[in-house]
Amino acid sequence: MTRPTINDVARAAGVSKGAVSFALNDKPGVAPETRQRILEVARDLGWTPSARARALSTSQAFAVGLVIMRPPETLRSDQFFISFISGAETVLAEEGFALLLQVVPDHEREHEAYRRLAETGRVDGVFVTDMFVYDTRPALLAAIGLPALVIGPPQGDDSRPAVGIDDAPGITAAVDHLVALGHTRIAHVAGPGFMVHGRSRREAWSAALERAGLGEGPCIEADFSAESGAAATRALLDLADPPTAIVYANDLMAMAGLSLAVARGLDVPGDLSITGYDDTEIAAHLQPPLTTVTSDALAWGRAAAIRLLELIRQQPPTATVLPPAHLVVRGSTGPARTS
Amino acid sequence: MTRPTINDVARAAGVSKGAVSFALNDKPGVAPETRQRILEVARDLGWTPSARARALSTSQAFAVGLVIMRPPETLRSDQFFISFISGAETVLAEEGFALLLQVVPDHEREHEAYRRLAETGRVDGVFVTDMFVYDTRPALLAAIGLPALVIGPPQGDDSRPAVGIDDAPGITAAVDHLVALGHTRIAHVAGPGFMVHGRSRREAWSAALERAGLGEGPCIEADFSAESGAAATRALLDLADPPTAIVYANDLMAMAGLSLAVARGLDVPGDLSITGYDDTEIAAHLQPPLTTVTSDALAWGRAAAIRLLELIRQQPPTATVLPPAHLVVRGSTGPARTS
DNA sequence: CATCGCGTCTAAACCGGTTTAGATTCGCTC
DNA sequence: GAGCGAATCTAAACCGGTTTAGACGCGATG
Repeated sequence: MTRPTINDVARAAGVSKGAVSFALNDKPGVAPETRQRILEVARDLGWTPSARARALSTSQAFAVGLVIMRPPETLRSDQFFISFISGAETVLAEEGFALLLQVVPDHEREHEAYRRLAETGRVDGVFVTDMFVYDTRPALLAAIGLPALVIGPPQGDDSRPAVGIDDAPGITAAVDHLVALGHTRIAHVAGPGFMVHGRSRREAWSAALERAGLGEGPCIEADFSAESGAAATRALLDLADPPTAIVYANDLMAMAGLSLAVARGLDVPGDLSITGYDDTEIAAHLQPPLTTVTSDALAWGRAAAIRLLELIRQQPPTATVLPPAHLVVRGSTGPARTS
Repeated sequence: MTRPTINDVARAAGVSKGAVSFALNDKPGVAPETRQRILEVARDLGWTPSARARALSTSQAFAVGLVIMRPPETLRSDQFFISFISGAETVLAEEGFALLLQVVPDHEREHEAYRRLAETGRVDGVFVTDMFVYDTRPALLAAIGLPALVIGPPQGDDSRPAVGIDDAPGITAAVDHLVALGHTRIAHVAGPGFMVHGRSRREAWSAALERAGLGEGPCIEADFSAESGAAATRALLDLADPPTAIVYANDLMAMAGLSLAVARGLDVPGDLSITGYDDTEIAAHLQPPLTTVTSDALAWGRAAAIRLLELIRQQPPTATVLPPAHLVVRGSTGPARTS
């Protein structure tokens, strides 16, 4: 009842262990017909090489790690992760790699998690996600010597391996769209300034306003949570000169903002236009449907997995083109009221 | 620069490999002071036993698997998974177990995934989630001989290991709440009938109506997606005698239904009361805030991990009490209009 | 004093693969 | 027909732990 080992196959095929290993891995040194016979015997016996043994002898884990921090909701949407993982999986599975997932409550545990993954040799490389502007993880991982791939747009100032879809074009498109609709007071509800995708979205919003000749608009920094999105919206609407449009850094905050606006008797988009970011499943089914920015998380996951494997194998990067994030215009944005 | 091995520790401490192993694992046969010295040396050298070597020699993987299928949206909410995993992780990490995640597109790949996890010896056990009413996975896993724990309420008819929070009380509470508010036409937008958590919620709804002496109400089977929730709601509202309250099998469908009702000019809860299931983060921030059912996914994950480890170690189950799912009453439910 | 039993520790086998060094066979060349 | 190189295959080392069998020292016991 116990699974067959390479020894069983070797014995049954009348060859040595080594020969079986060679045959399996398409290595030279085995006659074609012998190889054929070995593979047949292996199939008949239902033999699959043990990942454990292979891991030990090759000093590789054939696995990569993904550690996601789950404290306050200051991170990417759950949907993003599931899609991203799904995409990464397609590549990893094909290459015989497994994905090891850890969810940790805070930064300290996150470091510890990375360290343990490396020390115990469970993974050959890791994804690093939800980057902070000053993030200590890349340095830690470099010190440990664990190949790491940053999930997110490459940062200008350093050359850490990164695969990401730039946030800017999506936000820029949203602002341009609102400008074209005649809005002049376009606010932003930002993610935390210490997070890369919080900051980059804010900068894109700011730059787009500048280009449109509108100067700086009101911006409130929130933390990507629904709660904070509602609070920020409340503050914006309470301004003496409230905005006619709000660009949110994610869908969750936008949805909370939309609900708050409606609760206050505002018409969306009549009185207030709203845009989100992420294109979560519910976005299209809200009332009004949410104008938002979508990016292909599946393709992103695939590209990231490919790059991480290259990193692990010390291969040169293959050029990958990820479809840029783009705006999906729905009902939550409309012409500015000509007051 | 290469990590120290047990041999390095043994040499540095002036003992044999075996002694180091004994000392590390608190096994008898090592004098207290020797043990002390060995552990000190190990700490000084920064040695952590290799999970790979340990896995091979003990014939254990020290890892468990979770395969989630991601075809149409007929499954649990993403938030549920992240919370569940987070809870499971706390237990697993403590016991030195890793979590291996696979996301597969269809049923066939799912079987294949389980089979490969087992064949390559990557995991010692797996979680089985999003159970179908007639599910082939438990049989497959039993045949493979891989310990498996079903995530969901134990099914009456068999005794497969399962850890779950019963859906019924939450749905029952929702119906009772609506009945108390004077509703008599209470509809249900169900999940797929072939899924356990689709069916059980429907049955709970049906039974609660029965108990209230209201007879069978209108029910439309959907697939947990926003799209299907909206369609089902449309069909219900188009009935000659439309319901005054709708119990949805999850939040996503409820949110889509809520939006659709609002779009048709209905007042919620004035004209229509709505309840969801899951208590997703946005639920509390909708307009009106969604009355829904919440269950502690974190505790569920912890309990499931504990039970799976017991299963793997062939230990008897410890009694676990999970907090039952309970209703969170918010603004989307109100008194029935006395027409 | 021989013997027993116990506590401590070592040497070596083992897990199941990969990989290297070397043996054997064969065809080919000179 | 000796010598050579290439192709094929085997034996054994190796990865880094765990675990078993047994060696050794020592106090207690008969």
